[in-house]
Amino acid sequence: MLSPEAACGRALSNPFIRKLEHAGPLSPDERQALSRLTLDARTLAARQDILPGQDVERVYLVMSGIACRYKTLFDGTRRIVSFVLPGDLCRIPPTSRQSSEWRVGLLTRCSVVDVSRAALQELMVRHPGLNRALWWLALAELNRSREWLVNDSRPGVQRLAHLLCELLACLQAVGLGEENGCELALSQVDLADALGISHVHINRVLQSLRKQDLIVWQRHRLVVPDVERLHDFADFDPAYLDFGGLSTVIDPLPAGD
Amino acid sequence: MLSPEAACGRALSNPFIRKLEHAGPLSPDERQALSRLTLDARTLAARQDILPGQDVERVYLVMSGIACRYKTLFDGTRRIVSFVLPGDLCRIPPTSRQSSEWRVGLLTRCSVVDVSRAALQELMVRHPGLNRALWWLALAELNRSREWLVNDSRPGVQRLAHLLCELLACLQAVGLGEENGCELALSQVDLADALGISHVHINRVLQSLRKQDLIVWQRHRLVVPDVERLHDFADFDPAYLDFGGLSTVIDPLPAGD
DNA sequence: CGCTGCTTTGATGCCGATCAATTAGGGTGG
DNA sequence: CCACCCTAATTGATCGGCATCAAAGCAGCG
Repeated sequence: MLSPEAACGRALSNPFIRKLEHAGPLSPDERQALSRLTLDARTLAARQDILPGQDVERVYLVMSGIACRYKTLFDGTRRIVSFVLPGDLCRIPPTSRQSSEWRVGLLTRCSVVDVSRAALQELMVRHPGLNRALWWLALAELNRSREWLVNDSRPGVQRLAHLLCELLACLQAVGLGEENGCELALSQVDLADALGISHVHINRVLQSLRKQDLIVWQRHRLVVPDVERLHDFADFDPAYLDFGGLSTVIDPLPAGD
Repeated sequence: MLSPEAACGRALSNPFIRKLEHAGPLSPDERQALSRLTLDARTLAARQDILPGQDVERVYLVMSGIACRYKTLFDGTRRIVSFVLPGDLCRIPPTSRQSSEWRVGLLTRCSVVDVSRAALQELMVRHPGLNRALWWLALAELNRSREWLVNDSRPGVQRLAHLLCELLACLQAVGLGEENGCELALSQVDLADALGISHVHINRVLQSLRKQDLIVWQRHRLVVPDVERLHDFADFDPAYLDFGGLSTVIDPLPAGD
C-alpha cells in the first residue's frame, strides 16, 4: 500500500520472473501468466515474524527487502538457514506444532505479495517451461542449502566471505546490485545467526576482511573491490547458484539431488 | 549381480516405493509403474565414489547399503551433507568442473539400480499422484538439509544424538530397522564428517551417549533402549521427516520452502 | 536529546581440533 | 592355526578458535 511500485510488476518483469529466467528462457506467454499471479501487495515492517495467514492456499513472494527462515534452539539461539531475497517464494509454516518450529522473520522492511498455490500449480500443468523452472527453483534451493552445510565447516573468516559472495551473486541475479557491490541492509547479528557464529566474533572477522581490503561495508552498502579475489579467498564457485549450470544442459531431475 | 534379491523388488515393493508411500497413498497402478522402472541392478563395493556414468539420462537408486553426498574442502576435509539410504534417488554430478565439486561416495557395500530420467518424468505427467510424491520427496530433502544446518549449531553430544535419531527414523521409514534399533554399518569417521566434527571428538561424544545409556552401538548395530528419551535429549522432532506432516493436509508447494 | 539498538573492544574460559601413540578387529597368506 | 597387516577405535596431552561475559562508543529516530 505504501509502495505502488511493488504492486504492479508492470513491464512483465519482477524479481520472481527475473529469477526464473535463470532456469531457462520463458515464453512471453509464460512471463505474462506469471506477472498476473501476484495478489495483495503490501509492505511489512522489519523485525517481526511473518505469521501464518489464515489462508493456507497462498504463499508469499518477497518483492523487496530481506527475510529469513530460522529456527530457535531451546537454548534461545536463533539459527538462520536461508535468506529470503527479492524474487523468493516462501511458505509460512503453520505455527501449530511444538516449540521448535520453523519461522520466517523479516530482517528489513519488505514488500510482499501473495501467490495462490492453486494458480501456481495450474500454471505448472499448462506451461511445461514453468514446470521446469519451478523444479529448478526447488533444486537450486536444495543445492544452496547443502552449500551452507559445507560452509559451516570452514573457519569463520572464509565462512563470512563465502556468505557475502552468495548474497552479492543472488542479488545480482535478480537485478539488484551492481558489478562489485550491492545494498545490504542486514545487521551483523543477522549474519552471525546465519553462520552459527557469535555476534562478537562476526565483528572481529568482519574487521579482518576489511583489513585485507576484501570488502567495504558501510551504511548498508556492501562493496567488493575485487570480486575475483574474494571468490578465491572464500573458495566460492558462483556456478552452484545455477544448480551447477546444468539448467541449460539437462532438465532438472525430479528428486533427491 | 551378487545379490539377486536386490535385482527384482518382487512384490511391487522396494525401498523407493515404501518411501514414496509416506508422501501419501499410491494406487496399485502407480506402484506397478514404479516397480518396472529399475534397470541394471548391481552391487558396488564400499569405500569408492560413484563415478558419473556415461549416461546422463539415468539416475541411481540405492536399494541397500549407505552412500553419501560430500564435498572436499581445499584443506582436504571431507564434509558429508547427506546420507543416501535405501530408497533414495541420486544424481551423480558431472565430475567436470573445478576442484571443489559434489561427489557421491559409498560408505558400505551397496546394491543400486538405474532409473531412466525420461521414464520417471513421463510417469510424473501420467500419474498426478507420483508427481505429488516426487515433489514431496524433493521438499522433504530440502527440509532435512535445513534441519542439518540447525543441527550444526548444537553442541557435539546432542548433534550426534540428533543424527542418530534421524538415521534410525529414516531406516524405519523404509522398513529397515525395528522399533528401537537398526543395522548401521557406518564408521565413526563417517559420522564425524557428517557432523563437521573431528573423528577423535566423535569418539568421546559417543562414549558420553553410551555412558548415559542413551545408545548401544556394537558391531554395526545401533540399539536405542529408550527412543523417547533420546529424542528429548537431541531435541528431535520426528515430524520433520514427513515434511512437517503436511503431506496429508495439503499438496506440496512447488518451490522455495 | 534521550532512548534504543547496533557496533566495537577487552578479558576469560571452554569446546573441540590437532598431534601422537596405543589397542582392538577383521582379513589374508603362509 | 598363527604371524601379519591394515583399518577402525580409543586414550592422552596440548593448543587455538570462538563463545561468553561485561561494558563502552555510536547512530538513527521519535
